[in-house]
Amino acid sequence: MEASPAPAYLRIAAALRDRIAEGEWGPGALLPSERELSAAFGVSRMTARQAVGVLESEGTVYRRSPRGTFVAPPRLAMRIGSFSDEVVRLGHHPQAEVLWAEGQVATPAAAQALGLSEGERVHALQRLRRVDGAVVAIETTYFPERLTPGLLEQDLGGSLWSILRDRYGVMPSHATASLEVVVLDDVAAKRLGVRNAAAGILMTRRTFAGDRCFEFARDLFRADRVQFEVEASIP
Amino acid sequence: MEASPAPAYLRIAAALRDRIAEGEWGPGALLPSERELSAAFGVSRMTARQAVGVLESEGTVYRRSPRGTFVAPPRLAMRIGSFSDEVVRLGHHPQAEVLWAEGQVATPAAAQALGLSEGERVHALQRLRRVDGAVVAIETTYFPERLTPGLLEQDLGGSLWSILRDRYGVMPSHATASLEVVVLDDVAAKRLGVRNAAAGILMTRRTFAGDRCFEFARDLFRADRVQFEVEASIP
DNA sequence: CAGTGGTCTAGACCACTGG
DNA sequence: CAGTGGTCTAGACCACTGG
Repeated sequence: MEASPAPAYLRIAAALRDRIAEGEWGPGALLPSERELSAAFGVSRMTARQAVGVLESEGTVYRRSPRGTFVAPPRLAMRIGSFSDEVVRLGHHPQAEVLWAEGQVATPAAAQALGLSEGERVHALQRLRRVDGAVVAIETTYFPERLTPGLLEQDLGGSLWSILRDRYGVMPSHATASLEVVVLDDVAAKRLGVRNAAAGILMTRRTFAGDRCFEFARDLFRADRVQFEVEASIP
Repeated sequence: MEASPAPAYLRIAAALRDRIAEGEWGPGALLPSERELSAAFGVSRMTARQAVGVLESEGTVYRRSPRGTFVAPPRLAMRIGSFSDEVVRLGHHPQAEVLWAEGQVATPAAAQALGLSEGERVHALQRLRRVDGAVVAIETTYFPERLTPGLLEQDLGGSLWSILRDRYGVMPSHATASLEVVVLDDVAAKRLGVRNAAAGILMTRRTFAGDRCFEFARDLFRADRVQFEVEASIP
């Protein structure tokens, strides 16, 4: 693999990566434009663009058309649990913005996860989750209606688990989750503020109070902004 | 986001994705070449190539130069634990190929994870992990030498945990792990058989027998071949 | 209104595979 | 040796932002 010299776009990507690692450009710094890079490295703009694309796909930089390309901040090391609590633990400021909230008949996936019979209803809501003002995740959550009467009249702009605990006496005890890397469609990419077809982490999650599953959720994270700390017991 | 018509490369990607989803092309099927696609859709080859790149980055297809582009198989839903056991549970055939194995002074990261003093030694090994013959992960593992005398003389081509259990009486009880999406460098990409700068999932892992951490590992997975099933208890 | 990234063209040459 | 994906060129026009 070291036999032939690396392609130009990889050499340029490595050169830029080094300068970022060395702190020459800190988080939020503006990189030279693709046209400037193509002149500086003596390649066409398409090749300079390919180099920046490598750094973008690894989360080192992000593009903001038509403003430029910027150095990305470091990732959040989150555990499975309350988004709000985790973000606070990491010393940042969490926010939630409700996109929609409604009662609906449980979808087959939600019904199965929550142990509901066919035709039973759920409270469903979707929220944008921000950290220090920037969108990091899109969260879609389902609760059994009969466990959470009047939930949609509450203030849903904060921690849902706090409402669950304080108003309904539901004490979360554990959670199970599935994590996978997905490609973001154009709607999700736009909401998360990343380019089309960027990588996302899809967490499909169930939260339990004792034996009872009371929450089913799909959380779609920006893959370049988070990492997950998990544990497992060995059977 | 639906205001303007989608760019050509996204429309072409969607068309190809649909035909794969409908089963017209099954796992392992050969897609039309980029030159054929550019003719069929009336775009330049660079645009057809961009469309195929979207499908590649989401793991729907993989490229094998100079043979062509193929439909990818479905992902493995793995839990944190023994690679061998998990792959068998999913109905597939696991293999391990030792790349290197040696005794060494513990690196600071390994020493800290394993609770060793400065200068203490570990058995370190790196293995390629295959599923049904195809490389899925590169596993780098560290064990305290004083817990595992003679380990490197064992057959390391199978389950390490079996050796630990049978020969050293170490019974794994639980594990902690950190999961993050990384970009693969050229060496890792070549070993995993994917393109440079493709996405990988880096699992940094510690395994315990009771209170004692006996294994520290970094497992680098192909992001397009696996997803992880995890659990958490809520504090 | 200068400058950005986003998209796209119509070519080129390369190493490599497999019949 | 035909055909593939990998890389690269030297342009073009676009929507959009922010001074």
